[in-house]
Amino acid sequence: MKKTLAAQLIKALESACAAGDLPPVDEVPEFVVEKTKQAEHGDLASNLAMQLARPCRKSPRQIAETLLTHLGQGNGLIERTAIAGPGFINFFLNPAAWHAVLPTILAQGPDFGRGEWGAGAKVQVEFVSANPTGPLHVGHGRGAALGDALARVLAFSGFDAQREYYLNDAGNQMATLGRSVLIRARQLRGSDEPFPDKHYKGEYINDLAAELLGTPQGKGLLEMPQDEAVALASQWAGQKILDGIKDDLAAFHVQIDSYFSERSLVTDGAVERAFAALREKGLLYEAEGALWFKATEFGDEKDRVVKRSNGEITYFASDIAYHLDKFRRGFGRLVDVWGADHHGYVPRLKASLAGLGREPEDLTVVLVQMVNLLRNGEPVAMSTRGGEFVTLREVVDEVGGDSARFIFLTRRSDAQLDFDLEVAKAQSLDNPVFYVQYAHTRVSSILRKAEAESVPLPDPAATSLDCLTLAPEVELAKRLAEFPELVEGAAKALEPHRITYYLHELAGAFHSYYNAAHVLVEDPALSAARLVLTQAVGRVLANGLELLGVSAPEKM
RNA sequence: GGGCGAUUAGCUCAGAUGGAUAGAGCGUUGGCCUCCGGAGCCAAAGGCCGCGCGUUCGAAUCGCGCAUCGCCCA
Repeated sequence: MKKTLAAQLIKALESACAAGDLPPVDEVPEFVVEKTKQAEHGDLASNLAMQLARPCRKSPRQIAETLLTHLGQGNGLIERTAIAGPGFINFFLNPAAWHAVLPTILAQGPDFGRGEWGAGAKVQVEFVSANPTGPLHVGHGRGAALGDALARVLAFSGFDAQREYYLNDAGNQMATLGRSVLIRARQLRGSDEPFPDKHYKGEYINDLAAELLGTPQGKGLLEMPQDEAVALASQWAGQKILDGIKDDLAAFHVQIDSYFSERSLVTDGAVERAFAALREKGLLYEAEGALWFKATEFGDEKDRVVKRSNGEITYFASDIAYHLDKFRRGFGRLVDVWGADHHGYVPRLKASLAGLGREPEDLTVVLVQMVNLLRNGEPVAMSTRGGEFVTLREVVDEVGGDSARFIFLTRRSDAQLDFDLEVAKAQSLDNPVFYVQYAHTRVSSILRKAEAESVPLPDPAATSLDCLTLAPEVELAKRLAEFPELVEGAAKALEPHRITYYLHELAGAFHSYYNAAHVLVEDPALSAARLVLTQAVGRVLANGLELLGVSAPEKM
């Protein structure tokens, strides 16, 4: 609709210039056709005349008048036009113009809103990527909900989207995990050695230690040399924890396509290849016994160490190799979902990719702010240091996956999020997910009622929709028509929360309509038309919820 | 001390590419069930969009400065 009108306006401009009514313009200026905020301003409005004011050196209102004399009738879509305010061109559309979308929605079904923007390009969304040193907590849950929704939205927009989890299975943290388990194991067997600082104190470490001691391989744990015992405990516990993480993600309905091992980067030489590529471009140098990358040449504030003087490679070095590998695997575009506390890390990674010839926009890092867990408005104590934290699993078990997901997606990702367990659990209007899902069940409920009363479901293409003249009916059709461009906008901006807000508004509009008018009425023609509208609302609610990974129940 | 992000109604937050009289939910106040699910709806009150300057036909939105808060780095 917007595109049609924009094209008509450009035609009108060309025609006006050709006729000499407006001075010729070199190029059409940027302008928009957008929905109005107020009904008096019509359905859609354009600022074209105002944008032309400067190049044409005429007043916007004058230009608008000229344009309108050259504007056609828009294939009967336009009921009337008006010039308003400083020079807006307002379009009042024939209500029927909006109804045309309803049969389309029902014909396309689950594909309504699907776009071609991605053109089949491979994009990878990497998210969660928590170290396998402990269970996922709520913060990871937010990252999981966001990453999964991003992948869904991108796939719906025409990308070949894949979900990946980067497994930090090398480095100090895994060794620390191994020591933590080992020491707990010794304590279980009577050792009174103190538990050291900066180790993992959670109760789950005790459980792992006890379990390991009971396995055949762990039997001799306490008799092994220290190094061997730490390695065994680290490897075994890491695997165990990862299995748990996978279970937790599955319970949260997050399906990761691939787990990528950091350790494999070293063992198969990817890190060395990355060093070679950087060295070839003259971007590495040695100083103070360490190996450095010239990050400052690409906008980072200082050069960065990639290999320490003791020969250990840094996380940064692994990350360079990792991202190179992603590109090597054919992903033209990368999305990384990171905790916001890592934001200082973004410039150096981008610098390394720039140094290797990639464009900055090939990688987008989406930062996720922390989650404040509340219960009845009171903060729930969470301290990772003390090893006491609320796990994702506990939250999902308590409030349900749908509720958790929806709430995680009710904020822009870079804003902190208050997550109140009692609100998330509430089956009331306090809880936005119930509000939206309830709208969907209402649709289903009406359809059940129709079936029970033997009212046939209409053929959308063969149903006259002209009788849908109530204001909320036109309003609903308008909102439904916006869905495809909303999805595209969410994909381009990598902002799934736009869908959350849209669904809340659509649900509200439907609830309002439901209270204002009955769908099933005496007049069969009106009933049929309203059933088409109702089904279309249900379809778009379901499609939108699907993009968030939230179910669209028929009964609640 | 540098860097990043924030600041919008009592509270929690939306406001892409600058547009007309600033938007939701919660909370508050007052209404609506003989009726397709009241888990809902309608209405009212509530705002110096942190402050100042600039850019322009026009700024919550863009730029600069300041204040406060959060995070990262030494």
